[in-house]
Amino acid sequence: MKDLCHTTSMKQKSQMRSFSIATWNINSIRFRLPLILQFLQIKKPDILCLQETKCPNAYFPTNFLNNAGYKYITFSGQKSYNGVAILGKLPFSTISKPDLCDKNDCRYITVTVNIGRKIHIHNFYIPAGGDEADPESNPQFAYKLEFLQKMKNIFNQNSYSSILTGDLNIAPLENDVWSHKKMLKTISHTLIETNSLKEIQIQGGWIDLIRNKIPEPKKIFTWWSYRSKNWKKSNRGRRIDHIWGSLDLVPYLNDIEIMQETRNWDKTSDHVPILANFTFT
DNA sequence: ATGGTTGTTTAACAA
Repeated sequence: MKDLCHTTSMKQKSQMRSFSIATWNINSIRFRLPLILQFLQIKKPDILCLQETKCPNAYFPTNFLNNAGYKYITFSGQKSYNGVAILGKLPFSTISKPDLCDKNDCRYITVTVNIGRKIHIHNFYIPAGGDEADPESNPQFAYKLEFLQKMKNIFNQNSYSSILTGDLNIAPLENDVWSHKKMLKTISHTLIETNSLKEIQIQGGWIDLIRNKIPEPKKIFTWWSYRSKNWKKSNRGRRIDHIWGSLDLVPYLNDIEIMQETRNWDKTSDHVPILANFTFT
């Protein structure tokens, strides 16, 4: 009897598969390489999606990251600006680097991983959009809206498990910003942006995994400006980094971590890492 | 109050 129980328990355990994915706008992968290595050592995610690598492909620090246990790496980088990358402990069966608006800026990269089920992962760095929330006078904002428009056309189907993550540069809900009323005219929280993002989410069948675990009215922030003297005291943050998943993934989501303590690290990013931890049975 | 800080690159830009 005891043996049988033991066998059953082992069998159940062997059928369980944990999977974790993290996202972090790192604001220069070369400048902050030690912080990335520290983060990987602490949290050991299976996949890390990075944004704002600010690194041409020829200079990407592949060897350091390989040595940290991330043998599978794909990146799309350019000089000075933008840049996205995906690091994996497990191999990618597909890789793509679509150029949504034909501008040759590196803001979107996808991979597929197979962990018994196939998961297609989209890593985005949506344009920030500049300062003035008027597409007529501000071409950066017009570009942001165009980028969002393109995202609507792509993700209206779900034939396999999918994750959409990254720095989306939009805080969609009232409790994703420190003051909803004061932020309504500030880029990242204007109605045209938040409505666009919600449309992309609904049309694509995406579930906001962070809010699935930590619903409103709890305030959640993933970014605090460098310009604040005391980011923690003033706490004027925004939730602009996201992890979305297809509906079939929701039952397997264990927890979400917002790794806020990294905001206090020396020479840190203005964004903090977010993790989603799954157990598949 | 239209400030404030940061990284890339080395003056100006994007965030």
